[in-house]
Amino acid sequence: MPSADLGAATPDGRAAVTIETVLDAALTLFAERGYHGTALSEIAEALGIRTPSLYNHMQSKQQLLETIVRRTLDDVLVDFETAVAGFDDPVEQLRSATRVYALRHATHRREALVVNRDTTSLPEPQLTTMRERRRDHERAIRTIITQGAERGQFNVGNAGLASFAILEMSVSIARWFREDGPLTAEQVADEYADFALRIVRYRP
Amino acid sequence: MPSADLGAATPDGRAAVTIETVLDAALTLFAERGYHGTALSEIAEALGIRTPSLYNHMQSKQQLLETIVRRTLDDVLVDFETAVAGFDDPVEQLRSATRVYALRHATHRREALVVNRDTTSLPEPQLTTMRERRRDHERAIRTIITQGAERGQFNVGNAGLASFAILEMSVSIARWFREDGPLTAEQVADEYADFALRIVRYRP
DNA sequence: GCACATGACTTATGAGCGTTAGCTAGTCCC
DNA sequence: GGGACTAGCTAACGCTCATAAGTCATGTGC
Repeated sequence: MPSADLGAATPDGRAAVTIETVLDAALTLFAERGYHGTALSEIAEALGIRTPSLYNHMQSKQQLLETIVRRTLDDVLVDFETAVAGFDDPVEQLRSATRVYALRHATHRREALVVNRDTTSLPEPQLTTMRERRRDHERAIRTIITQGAERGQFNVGNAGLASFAILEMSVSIARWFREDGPLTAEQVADEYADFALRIVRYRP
Repeated sequence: MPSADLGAATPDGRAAVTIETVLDAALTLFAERGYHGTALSEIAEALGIRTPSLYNHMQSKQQLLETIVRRTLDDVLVDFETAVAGFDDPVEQLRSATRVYALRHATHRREALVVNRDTTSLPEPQLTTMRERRRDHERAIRTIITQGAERGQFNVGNAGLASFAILEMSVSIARWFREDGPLTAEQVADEYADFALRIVRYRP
């Protein structure tokens, strides 16, 4: 239970409520029922407080969603950049980027589900920002594929199609992965990295 | 605009409202804003009537969602069975099944978005039914892959992982495909069928 | 040991939701 | 031409929502 470790306990023994524990509870419930399907009263109940007390820690329900989405997309981009930074070879870049992306979707399932389902519920200035961030990521993958194709390492008709397929098959790991399943997150990520290289027809 | 062709016009010139036009309007809005994010008043407005008049054609909002999901999943299974029926070879079965599935997600984007996003909003007896229907489909794909592997046509570590990847990358076509884009639905479907065969390491 | 900040509480408000009831004006069939 | 049916309407319901305002106990720093 991650929420138990996020803050100190109050003297009377109850877990301390902070913006982080609120975000964590919201994340769990948004992932389960969706943003519009989750009531603030349910978030409050999960924390053992009344609904209005939530406003001691947050500004609005919408802001919770925005924080969750923004943080997640930021983390994804950082992940991607560090994953790619160490390599010059498009083959290893694509393998590493896919591995890290797949791994993240196995280990951060809640975040992935919320971002994929409820980003469109954000109001308009932010919605465009978030969409651009995702598009940046897609384009970066596409560029790697194009470079690999130019060097003759990959053989792919349409780089955009391949990058979509690679990203989206990884995203959906969050839909079915279970920690107590037969495969570890690392094993799944390694397999998916292989899938990616096969999709772009990498011939060693 | 498909809704224009769904029914006859009334004598006063307005498009006739039927359960089919209601479903069509609901489908569009659910796909756009999600089930919980769509108000009945918005569906009514799209049809040019007041909210309570909807109840002349339907029983409840939830029933609209259930009908949409059930019809879509039924169609997918029929699609799959006819796609596979003509072939004995797992290679051609997987190619045909993926092609049809991908094609459907390019040509029935709204249905795909609603099913993938809002099936979980169904009440419990139906939710399980729908989930089982999806699992049946996944298992059928997995069986094809396993058979191909047994015949030495495919070389895949984990058939389940491959079937998930194939299905989910196809599903997400609904997220980005545009009718007026550079590729036709058929072209995308053919590419994705190739992706599927590469994922399972088919060597002709 | 008092002052203050914190963070819970209760209570309330206004908006919007899905839904029901009851009415009315057309249309179709006999 | 009159009764049944269809499909719209207004009004109002009961509920839940997000949010606001004010109160009160508690723990910490001076």
